[in-house]
Amino acid sequence: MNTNKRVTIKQVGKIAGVSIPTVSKVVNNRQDVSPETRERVKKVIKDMGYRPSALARSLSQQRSYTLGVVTVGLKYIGPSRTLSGITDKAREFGYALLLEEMDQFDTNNIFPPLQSLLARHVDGIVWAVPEVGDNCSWVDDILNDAPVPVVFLTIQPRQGVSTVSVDNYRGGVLATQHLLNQGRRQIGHVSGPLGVWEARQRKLAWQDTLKKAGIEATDSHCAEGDWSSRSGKMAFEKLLHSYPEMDAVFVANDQMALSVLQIAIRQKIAIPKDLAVVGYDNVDESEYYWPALTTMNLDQHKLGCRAVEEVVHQIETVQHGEKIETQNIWLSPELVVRDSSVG
Amino acid sequence: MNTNKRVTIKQVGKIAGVSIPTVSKVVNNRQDVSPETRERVKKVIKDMGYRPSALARSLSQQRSYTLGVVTVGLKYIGPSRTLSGITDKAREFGYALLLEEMDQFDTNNIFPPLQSLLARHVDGIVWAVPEVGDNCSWVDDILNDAPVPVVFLTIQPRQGVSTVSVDNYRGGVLATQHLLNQGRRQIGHVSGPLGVWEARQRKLAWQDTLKKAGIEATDSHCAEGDWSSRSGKMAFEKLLHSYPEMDAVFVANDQMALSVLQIAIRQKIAIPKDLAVVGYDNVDESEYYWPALTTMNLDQHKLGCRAVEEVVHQIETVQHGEKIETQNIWLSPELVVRDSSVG
DNA sequence: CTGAAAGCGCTAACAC
DNA sequence: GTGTTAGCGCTTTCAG
Repeated sequence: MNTNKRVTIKQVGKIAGVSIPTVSKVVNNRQDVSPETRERVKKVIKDMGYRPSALARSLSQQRSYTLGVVTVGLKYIGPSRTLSGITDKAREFGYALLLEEMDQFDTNNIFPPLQSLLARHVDGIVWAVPEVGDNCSWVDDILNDAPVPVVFLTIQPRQGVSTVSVDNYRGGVLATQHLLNQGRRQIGHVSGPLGVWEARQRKLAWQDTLKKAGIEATDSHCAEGDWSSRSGKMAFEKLLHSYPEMDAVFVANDQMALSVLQIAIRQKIAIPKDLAVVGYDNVDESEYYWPALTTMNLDQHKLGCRAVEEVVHQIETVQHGEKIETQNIWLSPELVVRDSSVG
Repeated sequence: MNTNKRVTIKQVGKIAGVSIPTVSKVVNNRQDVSPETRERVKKVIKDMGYRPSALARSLSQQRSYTLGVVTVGLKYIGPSRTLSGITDKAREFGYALLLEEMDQFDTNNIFPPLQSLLARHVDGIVWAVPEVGDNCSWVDDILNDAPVPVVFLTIQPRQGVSTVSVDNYRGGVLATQHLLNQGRRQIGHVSGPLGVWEARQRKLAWQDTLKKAGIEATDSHCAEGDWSSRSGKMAFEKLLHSYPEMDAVFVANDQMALSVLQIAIRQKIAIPKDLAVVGYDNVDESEYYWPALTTMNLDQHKLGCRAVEEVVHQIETVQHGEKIETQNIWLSPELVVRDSSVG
């Protein structure tokens, strides 16, 4: 491949002795070109190392084959796995990706990334910023007149907006029910930051499931963390005080569950005998914690894939002049049983 | 903000009663516009919700203020942290980011991503694919006539190419020396995949440091993993057999070290008494392993930052018509001492 | 200060 | 089949 200075379609035409549109036809595999001309032009293209300018094409076609992605927290593994799914599917569909990372989770400062993407004529946007606080309050207002399709990841479903989310409530039910099934009755909870919708869903599921089983889930049975191992440590220590009779704990993510395991070893709390533990997320390492952690597996990669599928579908729909129908897509988490909760 | 259909500069000019270039001048804060005209145009711009097309501007200016990023393995935390640094710095410099993820580490299939980026007129490229096998054999050939500056992350330094890497050799020395300082003499090593340059550097440092201390480092004192906890488990079990007198082990990353800790608990090997353990990478969780893991801290975020700084600097240099000077930048890892190696 | 004209690299519509 | 013309939205001379 010639990676050198840009060769233009004009230059190719000149050398090949044809007009610009003819070169364009060859490049785009149109049929209305004679075989001889086609071959001649192809040869010149190759010899000169001509690479079509996607930029010029985008401008002229009013279509860029580029998707915008707005994400946040790439230093955490969850968002990265989702992004990985997005890149995979985008590549499969032949779309390029413009990436914008927000500098914090809980912000309504959406204009800079949005402007940047729209200015570059993205055909659609995947908004992969989880709902935290009121950082989605703008969604309804703006969406009505967004110039391109937008699909939201991990936000509370809304009318008239397409979303893709993991069913955290269901995951919370499965986790809590699993502990009940093990004969546990004093089930505590270390929650994620309750400003986060996903964290609230997990906690709510824990409460509801216990209630349904005739067990009370009071505030003293729950402590709030911020997803980090550090916060998990503090939250669990607090919980040990406020709920000493606890015989099981549902921890809202694996990082925090890791701290629970560490404290348990240190304080000679036998797991799972004295305390059964269930985490959430199934990070790669959780199988190698001690003891191996029971957890909820989420397919975050797939989350990204589905979002791209959905937004590309909407783009196609609009291209065909049809009206897009929004939908709320749910992915189901599944329980992975390991040593920390059974036996 | 009006996110609705695109308003063009032409329409703005018409409504404001001025020509297109005048609007352009206002948008770009040029001085040669009368205050009255400026205000009038500004008002129209605001009222109509005009957003300049970065695409058209890129075409016309032959400059896109967009950087290309080629990455791989986003589902792992390392590459994601680096990407996070890249997005941070790019935002700071006002560059957008086109993201391409390779589908595997060890491949020379560089054309698709490269073509895609160049077709979209990126001003520069950050190549964040670590050197594995001969996946960089093309570097010298292509770089000579690359149309835009390219900076490579985590590859073996080369003449005439700009690189930014962590000094893994130095990290390996620090880790091994630390174990020697603890009075250990039988120091084993669980390496990363030896096709990977970084893994080789860490292993080489271990060998050299032991040799310098008058200690032999034979093949039976080392086992190879692939970075995953799973592989770490197998490698360490093998090592326990081939090197039973081992009293310390330097593990090439934290994920694999986690497995070592798990096996140790299971087999009642006291850490650090019977076996001192040092990991590498300082993932967020390693502080909460049991026991807390001594490890090498790398600033992967900074790695990304430095790469963007470098490529932007090169872009500016070229803009000014000057010749770019390549350089090889090294970041130093640092030892983080925790319970797994002392006491 | 302002606007006419040319150009960035390409595609689309339509004569020939 | 092929080339001419117009246009995508903007910037950049440069004359007035």
